[in-house]
Amino acid sequence: MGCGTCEKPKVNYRKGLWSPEEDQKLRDYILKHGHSCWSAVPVKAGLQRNGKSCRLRWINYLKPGLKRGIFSQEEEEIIMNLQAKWGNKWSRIAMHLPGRTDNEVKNYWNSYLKKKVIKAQGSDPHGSATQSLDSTNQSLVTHEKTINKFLSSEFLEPPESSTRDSGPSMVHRMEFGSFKGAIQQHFPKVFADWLSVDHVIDQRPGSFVGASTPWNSNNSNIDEVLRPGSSQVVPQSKSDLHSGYGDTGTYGELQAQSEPVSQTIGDEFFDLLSLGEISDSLDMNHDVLF
DNA sequence: AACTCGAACAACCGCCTAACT
DNA sequence: GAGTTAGGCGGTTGTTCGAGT
Repeated sequence: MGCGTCEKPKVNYRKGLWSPEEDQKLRDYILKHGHSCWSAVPVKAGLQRNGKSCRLRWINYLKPGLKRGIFSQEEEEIIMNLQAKWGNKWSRIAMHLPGRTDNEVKNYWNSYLKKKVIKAQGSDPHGSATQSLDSTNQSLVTHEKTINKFLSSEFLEPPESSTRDSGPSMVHRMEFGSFKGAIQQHFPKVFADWLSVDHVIDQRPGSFVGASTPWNSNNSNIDEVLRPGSSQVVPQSKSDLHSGYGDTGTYGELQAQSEPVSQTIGDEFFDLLSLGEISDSLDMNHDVLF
């Protein structure tokens, strides 16, 4: 795939965690120009990263529409079912989990679901992976703890004088994805460490912000595209948090709506399959975003 | 309080495939 | 057709953090 526009300077590429500045540069560049050639992106965006690294960062963390945080029960079931069916075809599996990336699915499997399945199979040698999907699984307790921790934390009711209290409460301003990301006890480390509260909390009401998608005012173009009359989805209860994202985030419902379902953009929730189609059409128009 | 251990996750690495020269 | 390169995918590693002792 030779790319005529690609330059190949022998640079000492930076490695390791991405800084907010790098994220910003990459995001700004791609939202503005797209990524016709990944190896050219870091050069043109002024980043000392290689193209692969940029691609990964964009796909896994910066791309609009990504869902972060706890996997719902249904998502777990999908992963386990499809893993049993297809093996470790993470990208393929991720296609059936709107807003999830292959990396995220893979990590989730390796750190949690695999053990769960093994454990279930161990206790029931004749049981299949899918039979292990009982709702009374031990490790969900961990997630529940996390949620409880968050629900009792200052996030919900920041002190009046808090510097983060410069607008509506966090809960009401965060979209479900970032909200769930937040309750997962950590903003992704990379942002938890680097972002000030102001980075996390967008000042604009109704903005789609959060640890994983720290939109800022520079993204007004895409923000506008993604959020026409954005309908906010705010978890109303613990069960909302745990079982999905309000009413919109479950595969079963997606299926029920006939697949692949095009999520309304305003809900900040995308079916990757649909995104692919969008992407294709954008590609054809040379307005690559994804 | 200090230490250890395991979980979680971001990111890198290596391989494969497809497109280009 | 062979060589080269970019993109994509899956495996693995490194780092951080919380829980337990």
